[in-house]
Amino acid sequence: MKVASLIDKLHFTSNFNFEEIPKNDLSALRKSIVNVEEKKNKILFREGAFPKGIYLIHKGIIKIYQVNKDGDKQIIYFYGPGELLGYRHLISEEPNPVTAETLEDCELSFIPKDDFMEALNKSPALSNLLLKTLSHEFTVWVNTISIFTQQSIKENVALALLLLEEKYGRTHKEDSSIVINMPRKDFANYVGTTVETLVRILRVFKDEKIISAKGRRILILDKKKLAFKLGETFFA
Amino acid sequence: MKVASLIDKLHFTSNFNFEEIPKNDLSALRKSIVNVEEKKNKILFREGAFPKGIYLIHKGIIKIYQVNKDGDKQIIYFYGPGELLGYRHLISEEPNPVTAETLEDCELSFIPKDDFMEALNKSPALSNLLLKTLSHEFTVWVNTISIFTQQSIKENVALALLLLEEKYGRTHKEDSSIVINMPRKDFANYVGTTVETLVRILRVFKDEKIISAKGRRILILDKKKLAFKLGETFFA
DNA sequence: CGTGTTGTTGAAGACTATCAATAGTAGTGG
DNA sequence: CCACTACTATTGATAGTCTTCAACAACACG
Repeated sequence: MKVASLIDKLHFTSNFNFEEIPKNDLSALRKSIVNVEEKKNKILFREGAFPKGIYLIHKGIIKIYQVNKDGDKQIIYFYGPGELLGYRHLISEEPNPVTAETLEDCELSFIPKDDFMEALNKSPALSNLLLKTLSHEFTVWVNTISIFTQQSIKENVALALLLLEEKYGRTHKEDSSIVINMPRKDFANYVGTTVETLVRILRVFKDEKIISAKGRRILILDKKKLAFKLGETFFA
Repeated sequence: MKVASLIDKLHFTSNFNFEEIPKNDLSALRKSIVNVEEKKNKILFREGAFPKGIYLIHKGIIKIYQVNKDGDKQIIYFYGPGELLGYRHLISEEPNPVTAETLEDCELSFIPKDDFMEALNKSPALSNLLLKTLSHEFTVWVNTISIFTQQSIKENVALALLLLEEKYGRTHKEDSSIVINMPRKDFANYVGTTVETLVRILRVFKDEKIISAKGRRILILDKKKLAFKLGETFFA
């Protein structure tokens, strides 16, 4: 399997396309859309609260996490530009199972709950599109768990670097060199390890000239070598 | 958190209710339903194939897994009575990301793809119900991952025992004592460890009179003690 | 009743977490 | 813009957990 298709298996985005929806169905929605800018480290919604609407991300990265009994965060997913956030729990009428927080300054569109639900009820096309999207996202999740639980932490770090590079690439198109910029702790939580172990693995990658890092910023120098860390069978 | 509500957070079932659907919408479906009995270790569908229909489970346990590069199985989920299987990939028009195989003799209902999709297109109520169900299942998944990745393997084994007891309890209602009956390898794959490590942990539980085991069969003797293994904070 | 498969146990070693100390960074206010 | 300071990243040493390899015991099935 090629790395590109592996990464594709682990991204939500690829399936959502508003253009499949009749324009009439969308016209009401368009009126309700509010454009929002949010600063870094802003919490959009909290675990346990009922959702107030959905977000479409134009720019920036948002982390989704749960807090466990020890107060540690378990980061579930990073959302990037083009991704739709928060519609699931709105539909299932359950409280949010996660907290959403910006990792950097973001540009978003917000659609209030009632407007969205009304559009959903009126539009079978929208309903079907969401069904498809949701089903696809589910598959993505199954793949993610399956892969991350079977690999060693070193492999998980390599995979996470590749995934994040792709995501940051979409946010910072202007930069010639894509830089992953997040606290080590968030990164460690995401791959399911401690900060120290993560740092040691990054140290190895640095020594092998695969990445360079200054402070929290990580630059990928050799994507090919990194992909090799995932095991040769990915290149059949 | 109580253990019962923890288990509830990790089960798909609780949300699906055909009675929300108008009878007219269902009448066509009813005609298409085929009752099926399947023997132990029968593969219902394979990873990579396109789905042919959906299954509703009446009796028995079905395991869902992916096979990795080394040929090992990663078990994703166990389906039990009352659960609906295979509708996601049918909707998303993607090949199955997993293989489904019976763990014991099963009684199932099968609905062919075309009949189901037709009913879905004609019935906004069915579409909405599936949306809700899917959203709920997604939440279940997020919880599952979050919990299993944060805990030690010993805690995961304890949690898996509780989950499986509940699931086997629904299949074998006639038995006064619920017995979990599956290969050690499947159990180990499910909690993400090796057979040997699993056996050692079970050994400890046996010595503590929490479970008894003969061959592959595991009987839970002291659910309360087992729940304590999950950490005291679950009993606030 | 035999035989291949599955479950169990032991010992060694690899990997990861934890604790503690230091170096470096990013955000703050002047 | 600079200096200060709290926070974050890094490294080392150590302890604990989990995996691997190997051998044996128990079971299930024909």
